[in-house]
Amino acid sequence: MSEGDLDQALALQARITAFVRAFGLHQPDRTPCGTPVPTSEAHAVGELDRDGPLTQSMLGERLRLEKSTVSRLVSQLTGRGWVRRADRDGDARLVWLELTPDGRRAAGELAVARAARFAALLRNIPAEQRPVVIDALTALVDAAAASDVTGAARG
Amino acid sequence: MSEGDLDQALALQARITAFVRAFGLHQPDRTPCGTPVPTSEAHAVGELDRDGPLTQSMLGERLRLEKSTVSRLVSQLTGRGWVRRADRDGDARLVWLELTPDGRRAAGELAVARAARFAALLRNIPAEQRPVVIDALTALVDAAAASDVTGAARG
DNA sequence: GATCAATGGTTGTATGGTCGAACTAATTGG
DNA sequence: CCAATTAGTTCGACCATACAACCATTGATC
Repeated sequence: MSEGDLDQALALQARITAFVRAFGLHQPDRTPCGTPVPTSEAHAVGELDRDGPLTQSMLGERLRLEKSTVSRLVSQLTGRGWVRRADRDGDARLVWLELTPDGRRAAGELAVARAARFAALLRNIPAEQRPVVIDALTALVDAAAASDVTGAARG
Repeated sequence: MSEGDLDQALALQARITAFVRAFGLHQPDRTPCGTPVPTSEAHAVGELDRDGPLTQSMLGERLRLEKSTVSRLVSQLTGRGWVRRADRDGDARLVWLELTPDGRRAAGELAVARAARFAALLRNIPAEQRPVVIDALTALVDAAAASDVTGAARG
């Protein structure tokens, strides 16, 4: 690896660190979008809203969370009345999760808040640079997934 | 805001969400770089290593953390023997923080691990795209800072 | 100079988050 | 029919954060 590569790695690190802080990704009890909903719950509801009924392990895979964590998360969501644990014909071990009407409403509101937050973010990026930023993030995500040692092995 | 803008906001949201998950930013007790050091401690040590002695409030400002959180964080670090609370001439309210020799060593090791992790990330991005990605992240960080409502007002 | 507001930190309390290990129940394969 | 696997639950340990109440110091005002 050359000097330039190291410089790039350091630059990348600084940017990502800065972004995490600036975007408020540290607050567990609020989404960065300002909604007073715990982040993890927002993520879970979002997945369920987008991709219909899921089992807990499917959800855990998407969120990259351990099954015990998912179990608790789901309990919180059912307690909130947003998610229902529905039994289905077939494998009786599986717990199928689906949003309740309340959950769908909440998911919608969260989506709106999120869109507003990201729209605000976009407004602060020069218009001509926006597609570039999005493409760059795509590359970054792919790279993260490809270079992920810990996450894939865990769980 | 046009339709295209909304699409872009959604795309941006999806990418960032995906990155947070893929990069393992959810683990509080490990850095995403694989070191068994709590993330917040790693951040604090990094700041102190880079920018010399800091007061607690200065550190909190950089990390975007509330003063009580910083106080506890610093206690952990002193307990670990990485940070020293040094008194200095001048304002007696201020607590100046500096790394111990052990702390400097730890900071170095963390920096190495971090660099390795980010280098791995970079390797999975086509070489010609790397500068673009870094520039894009810069724009993103600036935008996040500019569009930050919650963070600036908090604390 | 005495008083009182502002500033920097600490401690207490309440949430929220994550994992790994031990355990149960259901399924699948020999 | 029993063993290994798979899906989830519960428990324990740890980490992260904020807000409020409190203390000490400082600095400004009178």
